[in-house]
Amino acid sequence: MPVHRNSRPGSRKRPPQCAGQPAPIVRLHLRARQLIAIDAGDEDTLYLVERGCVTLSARLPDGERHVMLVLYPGDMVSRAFTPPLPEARLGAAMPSVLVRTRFDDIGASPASGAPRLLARAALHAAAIGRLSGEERLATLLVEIALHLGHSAPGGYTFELPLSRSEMADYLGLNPDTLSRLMSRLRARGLIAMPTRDRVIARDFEAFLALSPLAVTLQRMCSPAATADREESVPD
Amino acid sequence: MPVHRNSRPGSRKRPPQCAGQPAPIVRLHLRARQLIAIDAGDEDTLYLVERGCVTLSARLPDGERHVMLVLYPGDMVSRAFTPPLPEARLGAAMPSVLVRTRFDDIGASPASGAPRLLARAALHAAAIGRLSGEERLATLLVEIALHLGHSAPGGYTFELPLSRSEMADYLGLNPDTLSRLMSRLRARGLIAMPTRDRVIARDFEAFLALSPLAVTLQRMCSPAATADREESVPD
DNA sequence: CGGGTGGTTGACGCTAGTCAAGTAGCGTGG
DNA sequence: CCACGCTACTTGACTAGCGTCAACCACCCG
Repeated sequence: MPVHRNSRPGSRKRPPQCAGQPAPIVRLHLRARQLIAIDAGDEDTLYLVERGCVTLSARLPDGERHVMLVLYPGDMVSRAFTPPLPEARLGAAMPSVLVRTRFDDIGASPASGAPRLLARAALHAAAIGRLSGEERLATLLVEIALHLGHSAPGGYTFELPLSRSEMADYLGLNPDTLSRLMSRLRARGLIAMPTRDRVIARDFEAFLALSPLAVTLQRMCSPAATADREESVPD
Repeated sequence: MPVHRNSRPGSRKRPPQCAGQPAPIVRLHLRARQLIAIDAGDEDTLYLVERGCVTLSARLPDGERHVMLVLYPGDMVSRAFTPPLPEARLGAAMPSVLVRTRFDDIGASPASGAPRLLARAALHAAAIGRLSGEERLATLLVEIALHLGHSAPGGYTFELPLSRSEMADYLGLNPDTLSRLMSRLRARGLIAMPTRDRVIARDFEAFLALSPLAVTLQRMCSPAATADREESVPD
């Protein structure tokens, strides 16, 4: 099943591309938790994250669903990037905007964007394999903070786009352990959580210091290269 | 980086382009354990594995070296594929032949080959995050067997190109644990090891059954035969 | 206001990490 | 050829961290 329900008809802008023709470029407005299957032999289709946050997951042979990558604005992904596991799909972690297109139509190589994701996946594998649970969690939080956070009066603030289970799953922990780890960070005063899915890091430096990979993540996030594909759609 | 030409000059496929000029295409013959640094901002240089087995590793902030990928013939890699970690390098796990070139010179996109490695890295992350130590080890052994092994009188046979530490490192285990796990497989009769770096799987089916990802690995190795045969996905 | 889902927390067991001692394989030099 | 010593590997005893199970809580939706 492609898309459950597309965006509310009257909501934000409808770009002209998808107005008149059966255009190869379609802009998808996803609500939180909405899913897109990318299962089939659809190797040519490319999804570009324009806004929001999207997970790429698949089912493992043990029946569990595994979150392979977390995608942020500027990332692009295709089925060819994922292992041949069943039920590969994109899931909007928060309200997101995707652009679906084909390689030919944007004059891009089928592999565009893959090196960046490969570097991220390799670093993620290193995190899972080499860091303690707490460090892994910190690494994910830092990654989310760098991509989606902003400075605010109380401290550096960001939303958690993933549920506890998804985070656990992405980090190779189980949800119980993950919950305990978050509680511990809270108890130590390193983060505050006004609601379950909002995090405030009062002391951002101390927060960054929790993850051995924070510096590396900063280098991966900041380069100007990040911005060049972003056709930021102002609201 | 010095190159030791220890292979016969008339190596089959190609005329010796690397003979006279400072050509953009250079064929590197590596002895086991030989290293190539790919540290610098050498984003344009591409390495293609022609024969053998090569690891891609980097140093983590904790000072440890981490094996991010194991590369087999047909894989290509560039510095742009790796996270910005220090001391990134290729290491020949066994006598290997690499082709070093630049993207322009082969008319390839800078990203060629990245999707394949991304799929492998994502699967590897899943293995590290979700499987038990024994299953992780089995997954690596299966991967090596599929890439480098062959049927022989005593059973399916392959060399271990990686040292115990490298294997442990790649799998997110420590060398002691890894050694114990290998001993256990040996004790159960699932593998035999005439020498330390040679493995024989008498019953290849039983051997494959050790890894929950064996089916997926088989599909990734033999792209032609992928089809969409959904193999047993136990629930 | 009640049921359901997702999150939190405690008690306990098991897997894998740590430390340390011992062994096998291999290159070097006599 | 053997003796030597180095390194990689193996194995045991102990520990710590994470997983499992279960009870409980908080929020959401009707």
